[in-house]
Amino acid sequence: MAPTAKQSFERTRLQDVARSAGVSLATVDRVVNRRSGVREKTIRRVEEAMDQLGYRLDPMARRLARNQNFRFLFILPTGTNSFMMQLREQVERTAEWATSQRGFIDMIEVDVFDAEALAQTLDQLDEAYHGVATVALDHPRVRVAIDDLTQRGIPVITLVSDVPYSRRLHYVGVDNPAAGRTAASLMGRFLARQDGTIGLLVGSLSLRDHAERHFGFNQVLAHDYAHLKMLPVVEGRDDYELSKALVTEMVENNPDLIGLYSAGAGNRGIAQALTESGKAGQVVWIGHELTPHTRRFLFQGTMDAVINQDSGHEVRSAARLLLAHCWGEPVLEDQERIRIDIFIKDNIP
Amino acid sequence: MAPTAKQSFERTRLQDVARSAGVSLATVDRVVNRRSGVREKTIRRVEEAMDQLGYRLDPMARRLARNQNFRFLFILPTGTNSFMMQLREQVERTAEWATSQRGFIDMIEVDVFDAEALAQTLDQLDEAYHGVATVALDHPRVRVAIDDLTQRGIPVITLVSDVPYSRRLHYVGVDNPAAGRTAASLMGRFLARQDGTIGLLVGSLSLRDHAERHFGFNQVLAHDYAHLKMLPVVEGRDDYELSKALVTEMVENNPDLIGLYSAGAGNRGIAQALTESGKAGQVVWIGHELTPHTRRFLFQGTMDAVINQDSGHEVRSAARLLLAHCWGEPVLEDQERIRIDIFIKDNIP
DNA sequence: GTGAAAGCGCTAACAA
DNA sequence: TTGTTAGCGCTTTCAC
Repeated sequence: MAPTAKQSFERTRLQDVARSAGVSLATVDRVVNRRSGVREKTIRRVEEAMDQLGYRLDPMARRLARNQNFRFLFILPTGTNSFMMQLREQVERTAEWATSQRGFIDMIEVDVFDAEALAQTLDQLDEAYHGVATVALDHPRVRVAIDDLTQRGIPVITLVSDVPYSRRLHYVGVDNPAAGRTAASLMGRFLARQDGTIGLLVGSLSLRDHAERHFGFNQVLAHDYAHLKMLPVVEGRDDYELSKALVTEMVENNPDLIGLYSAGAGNRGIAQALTESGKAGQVVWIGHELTPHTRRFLFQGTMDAVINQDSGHEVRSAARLLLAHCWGEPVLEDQERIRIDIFIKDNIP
Repeated sequence: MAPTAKQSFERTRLQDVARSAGVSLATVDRVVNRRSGVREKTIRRVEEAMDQLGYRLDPMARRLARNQNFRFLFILPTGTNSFMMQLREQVERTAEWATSQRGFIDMIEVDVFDAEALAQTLDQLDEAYHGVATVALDHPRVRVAIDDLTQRGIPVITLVSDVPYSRRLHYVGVDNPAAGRTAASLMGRFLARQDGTIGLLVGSLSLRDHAERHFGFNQVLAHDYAHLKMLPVVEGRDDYELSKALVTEMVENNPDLIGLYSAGAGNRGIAQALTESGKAGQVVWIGHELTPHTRRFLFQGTMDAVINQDSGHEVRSAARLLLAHCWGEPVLEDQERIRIDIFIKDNIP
C-alpha cells in the first residue's frame, strides 16, 4: 500500500540542487533568497534544477542558521475587566511558547481611553523591538504613530480593536459590525412574537469596536425587527458600578423592557441590576466575551447568549503573524481568521 | 523602558550548562534526554546548573540534529458529501505544511459504514507509518484494531467521530451530545410561543456522532420544550436523494411541522424538499456543518442555524498532535480543543 | 561513565 | 560573479 520509509523520505536539500545545477551552495542560497549578485543565466539554471528536484527550503534549518532573535511588545489596556485580564494571561502563556520560536514578548499596559498616552508609547518605542501588537484606539494621533512605526520598519498589529486606514500589518480581531448584527438577530429570534423595548449599553461610543457593534445591532434590529422599540444607547464605561446603576434605572423607567444588549464590559454589574430588580431570566440579555462571569450567567439563565472572540486564539495569532513576518515565512491565512463565536448554555467550552 | 537587544537575548545553550557543570556536552545531553549511563551525582550537578541558568532546550536545533522524518496516514470516508470533501481538502493543505515540519501525510478513503474494511486497513497498516488519524466507526472490531496499533507503538487519533474506550492517543472533534443539545436549545428558542411538531433526520443511528447528537437533541427538547411534539427519527444515510424523499414525506404527513433538525449530511436534499413543498423559511431548520450549500441556505433564510465543527482546525490539530507526539514535544491543550460553532446568517466567516 | 568530533540543512562572512 | 568555510544548538557515534 505504501512505499517504505527510505524511499519517500528523501527531501532534496540545497546541496542536491547545487550539485544538479553545477554551482556552489552559496549560489543556490543566493537564488533561493533572491539576493543580488548572480548572473541571469545562472539563476535560471538553478531555478530549473530547483523545480525539477522539487526543492523546498527547510524552515527549521534556516532559522537555526540565521541565528536571530526577535523582541515584540504587546500593549494592552489597563483595567480589571475580565476579558482584558484573560488577554493578559494569554500573552503570558504565548510568551512562553514564543521563546521556543526565538521570539521574546514583553507586555505593558496603557489607558485605552487616552489616545495621547498610547501614541506616546508607540512613538517612544525602544528600538530593540521588532514588532508591536496593540489593543488600539482609533484616533488620528494613534494612526499617525502606527504609520510612523511601520515606516521605520517596525510592523504593528492591531489586536481586538482596529485602526482602519492605518498602515498596520494586520488586524487580529473580529468583524465588530457583524458581531453586533449577530447579537441583534439572536435577540430578534429569541423574542419572536413579543412586543416591547430593547435596551442598549456600550462601554463608550468612542471605542471603535463598541461603536461598530452598536451600529450593526441597530441596523438589523431596525430593519428586521422594526416592531421592537429601541431605547437610546447608554455608556457604562466598562465599569461595574456605573453599568449596574444604568441598567437599574433602565429597568425602572421601562416596565416593558424585554431585551438588553451590552456591547461592552461591566457584565457583573448588569447581572446584579437584573437580579435585584427581579428581571433576571425575564429580559433577554445578550452580551460579549466569555469569562468566568458570563459563563455563570449563561448557566444560570440570566444571560441568553454570549458573542465571543477567542482571546487565546487572538494572542497566538498576533504572535504567529509577527514571527512569520520577521522570519519572512508564509502565513496560513485561514488559521488566523478570528471567528465570531456564539455561546449559549449548551456549547460552552 | 526596555533593555537593549544584546542583553536580554542570550539564551543559555547546552554548552553553557556543560561548562557551568564542568562536564561535556554529551553528558548534559544524556541528562536532558533522560538517557542512562550517567552517575546520580553527575545528574544532580547538571540539573542544578540547568535550573540555575534557566536552560530551555531549543526545539529547532533538536529537530534538525535528530534528522528524523515521520509518515502519517489519514483515513477518511469515501463519499461525496460536502463536509467530507472539505475534510479531504484540508488534509491536502495540511500535508503541505506538515512537510516543512518533517511530517509526510498520506490519505486514503474507506467506507465508513463498513467496520470490517476500516479494521482491516488499520490491521494491515504499512509499518512505515508513525501515526494514523482516522474518521472512526465505533465498533468492537475497530476498537480492537486501534488498540493493537497503539500497542505496536503507532499512535491513533480519532477524527470527527470517536471510539471511546479505545486506546487512541486523542480524539479530535466536537462533543456531539452537546452539539445536539445546542441545536435543541436554538430550536426551542427560535420557536418561542409556537406549538407544533419537530422532525428529526440523521444519517444513521449506527454512526456514533449522529446517535449522540440525536441523544442530546432529544434530551433538551423533551426536558425544556416538552410542548413540542417530536416525530420518530428517520435515517437518510447522508444521501441527497433519500433525505429529500424522507423530508418530503415528513412535510406531507405533518401539516403542523414547524421545526426540523438534521444531524447528518444530505442538506441539499432537505433544502429541495422544503422549497418544493413551499415550507422553506416557514419551518425552522437547523443542521450541521458549514459548507458552500448550508452557507447559501443560511443566507436565503431556508436554514436558520448551522452547528459547525471547523474542519481546517480539526485536521491541523490532528497533524500537530501526531507531530508533537513523535517529536516528544508538548502540546498547547487549549489550542487543540474543537469548538461547537454556531453560525447564523450574520456571523458566517 | 564520560568526552571528542562529525554531522543535521542552511546562512553569512570572506576569498577568489 | 561565484565558491569556501565556519558556524547555528543539538544529537549521535565511537573512543577512552
